[in-house]
Amino acid sequence: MTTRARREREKEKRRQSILQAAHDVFFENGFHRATVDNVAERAEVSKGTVYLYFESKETILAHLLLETLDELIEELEQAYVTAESLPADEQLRRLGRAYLRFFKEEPECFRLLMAMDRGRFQDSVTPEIYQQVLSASLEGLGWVMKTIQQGIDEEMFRCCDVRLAASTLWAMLNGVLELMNHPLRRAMVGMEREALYQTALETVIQGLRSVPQQ
Amino acid sequence: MTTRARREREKEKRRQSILQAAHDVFFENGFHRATVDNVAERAEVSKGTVYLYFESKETILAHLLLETLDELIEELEQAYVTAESLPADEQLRRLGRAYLRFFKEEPECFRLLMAMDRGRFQDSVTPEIYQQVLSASLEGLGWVMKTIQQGIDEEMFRCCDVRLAASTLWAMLNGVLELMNHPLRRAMVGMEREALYQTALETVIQGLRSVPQQ
DNA sequence: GTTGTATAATGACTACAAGTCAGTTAATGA
DNA sequence: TCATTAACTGACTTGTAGTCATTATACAAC
Repeated sequence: MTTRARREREKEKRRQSILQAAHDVFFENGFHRATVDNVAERAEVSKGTVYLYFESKETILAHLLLETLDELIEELEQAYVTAESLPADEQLRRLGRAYLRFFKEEPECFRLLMAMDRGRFQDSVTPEIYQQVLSASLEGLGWVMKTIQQGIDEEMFRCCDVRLAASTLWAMLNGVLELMNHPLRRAMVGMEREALYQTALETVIQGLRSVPQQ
Repeated sequence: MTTRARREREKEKRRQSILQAAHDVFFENGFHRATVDNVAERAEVSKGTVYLYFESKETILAHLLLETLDELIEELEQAYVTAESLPADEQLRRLGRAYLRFFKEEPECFRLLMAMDRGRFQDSVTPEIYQQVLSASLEGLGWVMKTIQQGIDEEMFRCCDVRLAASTLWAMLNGVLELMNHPLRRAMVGMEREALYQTALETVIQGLRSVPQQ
């Protein structure tokens, strides 16, 4: 009986079409301005159907973010693989630039990712999905750790705790991206986006060379 | 006629008592869970009165944040002044630790400050207050710039653009604080708060020593 | 005191959006 | 053709930000 399988497929298709509609609607005017009714209308279903497939507005967003994160991880892997034979500092630059490139194309996505830990998000999403988004983020961190480890082996980097160093780098680049993403704050600081990011990346790389971590 | 003046004072007093009530209510269970009715009840006034003094829930928050930022700036100034005769790297450490100390006492405040640029905040607050909060943030940056400039004069730091370096440091520390503030993310990274921050600070300081900024 | 006026305060009300659920429609298989 | 199940619907409930016509209060003038 193949009916069952076809039904499954159709359900998945509808799910995807709701996700697609949500993507359009959320990213057109921002998540908080979009309503679930908008999403339903765009997907040409009723609101009830949307809630049949997703348990809350925030859950829809979480699934969108998960998909985007998967793409990001692929980009990072790509960057790592193509730079594997280069010295570690150059590898880190490539990874860092890939990270920047990605979020330059999806700035709204970065904002939402950063906002995920706040406010109503934690209340409206099951811990499982929340966890999933986080572990996806950490998969990306894996590539940074690999690179830094390589740098230590090459005796280019002096830090002794790879995970600590990678987390620091990651957190710091996020901080810069956040500043960059924020038009007013950036205007007050008065810096070009690229310059800020470039400096941050270079500073950390230099720092890794010379810090005998505590 | 001194009546006018007394009335002014009484108005200001009420305003302050609403702010105080809002502080308690917002920080007890988080901003988004608190309702304006809660604030009104705590301040022993009606909701209408709250809206007589503040134009939106977000505006109340903005004023609270402004007050907190003033305290932070004072702490930073304090740290700067007491460390003025030390070498620049040690000064930066002091500033960085003061920043950490402050937000360790007011973690919710940091979260809200970071969340300010997002979602409904920008829609619900007049550009003036928004601007005010941002310029307060930048006042703090001033002390970092002073310190870095001193480091350049002492030929300890090699960066050539003070503002760029200070902004980078600031953004990076924010990124780390954000990570630290986020229990799940921190758990996945698996690091102690202090270690992460310490490493970040040290890495950047070392980076400033050796980067001939592009 | 009494009264007129301005200022402050109120809380019932509106608007809006998330989320629910009893009821309808459609597909499938006997 | 009918029974059963699965998919879908949209009117409704709930919760909360923000409004505004009405009421209370303080005070100055007489």
